[in-house]
Amino acid sequence: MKSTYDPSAVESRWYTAWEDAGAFRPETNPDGAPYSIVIPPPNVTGVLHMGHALDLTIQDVLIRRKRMQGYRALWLPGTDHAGIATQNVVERELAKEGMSRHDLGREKFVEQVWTWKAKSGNRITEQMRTMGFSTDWTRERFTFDEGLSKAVRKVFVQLYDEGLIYRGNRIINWCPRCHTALSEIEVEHEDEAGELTHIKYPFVEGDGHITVATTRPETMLGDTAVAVHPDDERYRDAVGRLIRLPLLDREIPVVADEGVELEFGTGAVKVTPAHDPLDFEIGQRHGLDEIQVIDTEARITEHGGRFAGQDRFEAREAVRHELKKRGFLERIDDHHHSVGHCSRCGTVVEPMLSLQWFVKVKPLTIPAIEAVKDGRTRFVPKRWENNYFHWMENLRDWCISRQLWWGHGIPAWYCDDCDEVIVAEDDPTSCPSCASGDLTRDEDVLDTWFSSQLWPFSTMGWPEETDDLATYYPTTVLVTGFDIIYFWVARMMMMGLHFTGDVPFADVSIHGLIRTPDGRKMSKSSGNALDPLDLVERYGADPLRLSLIQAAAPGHDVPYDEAWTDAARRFGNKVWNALRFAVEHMEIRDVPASGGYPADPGPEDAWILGRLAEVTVEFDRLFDDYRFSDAYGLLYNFAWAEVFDWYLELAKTPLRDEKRAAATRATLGAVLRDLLKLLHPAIPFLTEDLWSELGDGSLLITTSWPEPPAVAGPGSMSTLQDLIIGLRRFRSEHQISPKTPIETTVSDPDGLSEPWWADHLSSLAGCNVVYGEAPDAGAMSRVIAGSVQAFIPLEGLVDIDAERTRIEKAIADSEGELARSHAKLTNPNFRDRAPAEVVAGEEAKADAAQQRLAKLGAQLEELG
RNA sequence: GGGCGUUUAGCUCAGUUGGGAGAGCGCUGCCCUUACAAGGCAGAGGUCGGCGGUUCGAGCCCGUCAACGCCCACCA
Repeated sequence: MKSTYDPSAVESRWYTAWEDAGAFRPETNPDGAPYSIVIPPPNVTGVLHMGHALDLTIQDVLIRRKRMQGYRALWLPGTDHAGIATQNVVERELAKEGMSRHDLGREKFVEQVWTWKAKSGNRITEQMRTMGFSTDWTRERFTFDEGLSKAVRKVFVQLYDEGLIYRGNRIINWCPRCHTALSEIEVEHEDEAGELTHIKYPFVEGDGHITVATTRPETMLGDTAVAVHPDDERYRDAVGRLIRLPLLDREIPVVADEGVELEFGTGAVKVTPAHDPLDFEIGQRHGLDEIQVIDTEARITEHGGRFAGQDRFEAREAVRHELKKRGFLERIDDHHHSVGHCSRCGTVVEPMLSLQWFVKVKPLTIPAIEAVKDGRTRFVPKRWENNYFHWMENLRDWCISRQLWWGHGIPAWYCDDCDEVIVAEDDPTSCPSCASGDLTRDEDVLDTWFSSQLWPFSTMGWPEETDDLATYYPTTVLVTGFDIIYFWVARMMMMGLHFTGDVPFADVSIHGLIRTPDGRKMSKSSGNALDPLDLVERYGADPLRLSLIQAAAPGHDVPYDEAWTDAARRFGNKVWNALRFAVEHMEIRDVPASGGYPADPGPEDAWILGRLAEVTVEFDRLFDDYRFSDAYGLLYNFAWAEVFDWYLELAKTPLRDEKRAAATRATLGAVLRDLLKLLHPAIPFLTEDLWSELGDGSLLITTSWPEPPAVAGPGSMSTLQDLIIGLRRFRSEHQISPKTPIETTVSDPDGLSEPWWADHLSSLAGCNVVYGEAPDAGAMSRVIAGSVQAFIPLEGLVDIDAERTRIEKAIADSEGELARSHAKLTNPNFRDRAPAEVVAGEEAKADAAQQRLAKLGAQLEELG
């Protein structure tokens, strides 16, 4: 073995070996209980970012452990066709050649997208391999592949037949740049500084006017009413009168509607039914005209009179200018309000009346809410359930049609003759109503999330009743960031319950977002995004994985700092060298794949085996609660501080003693082996590589998860450790060179010590030890560990003043400790109400401090 | 306008049944000790945001205030 760990060398070796062995397939454990995860499918044209790296590492860690525990563990991979995102990418490519999709035509363009997908679609899956993710590639799916498309179509048709999908004229969010409708959640609202323009709307008859306030003066061109609240005294007499709309001179009524806020603005609102959701509702209630004054390019339509053809923002200024000129402008106030932007391209969206397809979600939300309320699906951490409920309860109908070319076509046909609408799984050939008319297929495609929401069961073969569906659905856990609870998790719940009668997953493990070290959002656009593949190159995939898993406290954002990955790399080096140590001191091939704990362990062995047992149990407990960062933090510290720093050093002595070496070799081998197993889910490449040094040529990935060894008990090890630490500190404080042996007499009235201590005190603290009472040889320093004292002659070794300072400090510490204990113990309430073991513990503490003080006092006296 | 989160060592963060404050990085001193200098040993550093309450006992539970952040909302 080389003396240093080289991640890139290690990581190039194992992925194909695992895959060739079929280790990623659940069939590797044919008799195990099912355990399943479906990957949140990344965009097919995307590249792996830090968020994926975190999300997928968590899933891989879960799957690898379950696989080792013997479960039939399925991790199903795949990608999302990502309608609007992918189309945008390809359109940008075309734009470089000075072309638009319309130059190609729909068919050619879609072909082009498929070509692009074939070219770049494997990129992210290749990157997943680099990261070591053990997904079952034989089951890889794509939201646009044949089976999933069939599922989409069946779902659409059934929902339509059930009246849960309908087509209607509604206000939708339109992106003038992407040229498509968007759903509510594809719109990002941002608070912006704007202006509230107050406009005088004069009555047709008589004097006077009503002042309305608007942030979008250009929409006045489409006004068909002014609305006031029915209880508003100010406008009591105005209701029913007619207004002459400025600039256009259209006569519009004043209506009373409860949707108007009394307090806001002037209490009177201009009503533009074709360009505002609230106005649309008011318009419906009062039978108002809906005049579209802004078109799909965000330009003023011919209904806008002299403003026709102007861009909406240009028109805003022009309208305002004209109003002012004609004396209708009252005033303009500064006003902060939120403005909707397209989440894909950032363009300000235009609310607009449009004929689109919608899902009627209310009936679907009820069982989805119920399933979380009664615990069939559980969020971790639980507080995310509140967000889920809140969103579900306030959900409005979901606009699912998109005016794009890349996506699942809507299975609807319109008869040219009789206006019949046909929605069917199989393409119809003739109109069932009139049988004569030609059929024209709806040109729109479905929102990408319409197919993603079926993912947990469509990937398993639904609507066919496949073995996979029966075995792995519902899935065990969904791992995802809180940012797509609304987009995806909630919808999967609705669809899973509606179409399979069962929840799509039992647990939802929520993690946070990766942030920069200073807590900002990592994003490509702000140029602060780290590339996980670059980090893999510089530190290794295993170190990146370990650092992410350690940093990810459940449900919290992760400010990522490369220093963590660097630390994880050094940890890998430490593990590497620990195994190298074992290789040099024993026949490593003799280590069995499990068991092999010595029947007659030495005291050092018994101690570390006891600790291993405790850590194994605790690790499993934390892990099962999805507390990965705690679990791996525990393991990291156990491995480094206890196994490497203590046990390996302690083992050196018995390894030199042929009588004791056998038990220590067995322990060393077993402990390192179990450590490799426990670490494997987080750092699979390194542990697999080291595993190949020992054992029988089997793969670690499919070996068994460790059972905690039967506890042998800690013995006197902790007292010895305290003594060694005390002696090292003594040496450090008195600046005694490590090369200078310290002659010391160990006094042990309670018989805690053992003969074998002497070797360790020699090798680990540089002390030559004799056992006995304090020697009568002048002033002595003392190092105290419980009732054990190590006496060290002052003469020639220690500066008396320094020693006095050291003792005085120790006395001060002990006195403080004693005072705190004393205060508790003299409180009668404490004795009465605290549990007996807490009181006993406090008494023991006070006792120990007292004893220690007595010894320290005696020594101070000796110093004179 | 609602809801949620955060506030703990110089920095970034852990700390889930309330019972003696932790990690990584950084810092100080010593050491190339035959697994590892990508290392070892020893150490410094915290009124756990403020105030109040519950409790024998609070970083942890309750109330309140403050700062920062996020999400949701038909703020014309």
